[in-house]
Amino acid sequence: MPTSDSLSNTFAALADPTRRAILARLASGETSVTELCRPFEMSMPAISKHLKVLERAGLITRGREAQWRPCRIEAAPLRDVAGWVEQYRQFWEQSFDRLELHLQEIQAAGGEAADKKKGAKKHVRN
Amino acid sequence: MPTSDSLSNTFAALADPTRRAILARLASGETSVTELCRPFEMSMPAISKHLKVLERAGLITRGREAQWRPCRIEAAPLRDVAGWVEQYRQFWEQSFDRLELHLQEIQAAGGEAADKKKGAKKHVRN
DNA sequence: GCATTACTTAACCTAAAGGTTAAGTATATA
DNA sequence: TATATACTTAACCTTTAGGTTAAGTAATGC
Repeated sequence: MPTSDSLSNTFAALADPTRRAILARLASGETSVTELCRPFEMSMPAISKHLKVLERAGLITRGREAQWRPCRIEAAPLRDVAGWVEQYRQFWEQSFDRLELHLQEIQAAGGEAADKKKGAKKHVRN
Repeated sequence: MPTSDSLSNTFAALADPTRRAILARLASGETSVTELCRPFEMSMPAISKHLKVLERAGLITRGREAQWRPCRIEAAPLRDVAGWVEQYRQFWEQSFDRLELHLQEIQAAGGEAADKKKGAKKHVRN
């Protein structure tokens, strides 16, 4: 199944370093396709495909100005990524003990989460 | 070229909704592969492959306890994603005019003191 | 009208992603 | 030792990703 949910599309679009470089370039301003091609050893059709992927993910929009097709970054999907990853912030900001405490609090709050692990805390991180 | 940079690996791993669901499950605590399989209509080998992708991206680690292979979330790559996306925060938090000003400041900063705002706004967003 | 510039689309190729079933491996237990 | 449980690996299949070259389209300018 292609799973066309937008977060998957966004992550897939961001998984290519060429496309991230294009976004970085667009962060400093709208520009043409030919200009976007310049840094890469890649044919223009290849870049055109990358742009189509970025566009489908909503990460850029394309206009028309004479024979140029100026590309502009669109940040909404990036905001969604930031929102998604934010829910994991605790995992890299808190110490392990704080984290484990937090998880215990969550599970306690849940009432009776399926705690099928018998030995409880065998795997202590060094 | 496979481009094995870690950010690309991380984004690619996160581009699949099954894998994001697995991470979400692991956020509430370490668990077994069989347990991770339960919510999905998918064979265990398929889940096993997903876990391998997550492991290669550094998003999980796997232990051994008797015949179980407990999986644990690892947040470092998520922190990297948060760091990467952070550089685009301005694009969704500021108004267009504020943004354009900011970009002009950046470009001016390459040389001397920030000073004026040029006209140059042909592409005004609706 | 015709050439030039700036693209996009089509056709093709190879490799990788994501699923399957079947077979293999590690550990616990009767 | 044999059997069950919990996986992983192998072999295979189909679809998609990412690149190529060649041809098509849109606007400008002589």
